[in-house]
Amino acid sequence: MPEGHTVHRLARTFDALYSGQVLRVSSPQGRFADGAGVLDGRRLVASEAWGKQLFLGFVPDGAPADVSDAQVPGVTCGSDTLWLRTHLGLYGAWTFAGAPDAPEVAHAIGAPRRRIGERDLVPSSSDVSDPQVPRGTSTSDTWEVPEPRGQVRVRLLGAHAVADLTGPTACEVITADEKKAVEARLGPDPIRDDGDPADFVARVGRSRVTIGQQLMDQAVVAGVGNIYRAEVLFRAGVDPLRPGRDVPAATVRAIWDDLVVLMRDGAEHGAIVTTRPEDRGAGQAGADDAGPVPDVGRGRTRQNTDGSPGAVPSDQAFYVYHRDGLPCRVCGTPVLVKELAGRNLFWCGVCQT
DNA sequence: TTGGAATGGACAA
DNA sequence: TGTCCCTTCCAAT
Repeated sequence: MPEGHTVHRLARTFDALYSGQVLRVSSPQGRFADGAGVLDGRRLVASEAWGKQLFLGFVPDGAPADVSDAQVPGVTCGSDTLWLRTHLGLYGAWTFAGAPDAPEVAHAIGAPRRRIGERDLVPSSSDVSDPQVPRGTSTSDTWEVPEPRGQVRVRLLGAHAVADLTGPTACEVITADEKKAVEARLGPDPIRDDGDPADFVARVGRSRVTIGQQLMDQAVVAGVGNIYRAEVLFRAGVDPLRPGRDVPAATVRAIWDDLVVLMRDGAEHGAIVTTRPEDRGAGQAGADDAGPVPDVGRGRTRQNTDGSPGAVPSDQAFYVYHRDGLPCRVCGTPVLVKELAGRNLFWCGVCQT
């Protein structure tokens, strides 16, 4: 998936697209027909991420849309607030399309696959700045809403945009209390302002489970996935197989601080980049002797980038993730890979001790 | 046409 | 620990 930075980006996208609007909610695929029926015609008043969980808050149309209260984390919304909780899992993705006047947003956010519908953001009229359509007045009557493509579990249709969810691991309507219960099971989120490093440090320090596994445990820290796990441990110089309790607290705290920087940057730019400029491209350790970097046939990692010029190429974005067999960017030794708890773990046996 | 892979996680034993 | 689920894309048949 889509690690936590992606979900925060989604929350911002939904806020920009739909906040305060009454939405049409449907389930083209049919598997979420009941939930869609419950939410259809309600007003979106909150869009919040915690780790990899996305929560969209809906109130009945006509109820006071107390957006400010609803968006404060931890504040209990009115009893008539219902939340759409979604989790993308390994394959899930949101795909967006919008009217010419829609706020500029991402096209598709989610699983590492081709961005279906990317071009759909361009209005079918191909006239982006049609002066006949005053900004802010467009409705679904004035633009062409694309047909759902693939197995669309839920579709959210607003005044000037549509969002389709495919392949989620979770998609359900819950109450405010149930939302709290979900959040209670999650560890602190480095992207959230309320993320508490002390929780993370304490939890890691009292377990002999390896630090590599603990970083993937959403109850220890929310939002970290396989890429951030591998990369942050490399940057800290910590062996993923070390028991958490054997990693000095100061080092664990430094890992948290690094996650805050890396993940917030990821949420901002839509791509995970962990390499420092001096460690990218030619001139890195091992490059001279190794000649051209061998193509091992992997690493086709795609990111949900914002496509901005000057973006770091995906093959230079990581130190160790999906780089097994390639020379470490710092010391030149081949990067290692091993399956740990069902997931591939990548690390440098020399730089990480 | 098939099957492996992908940045996850819930659940049972 | 193993099994299953969610869906799509692309390399290999």
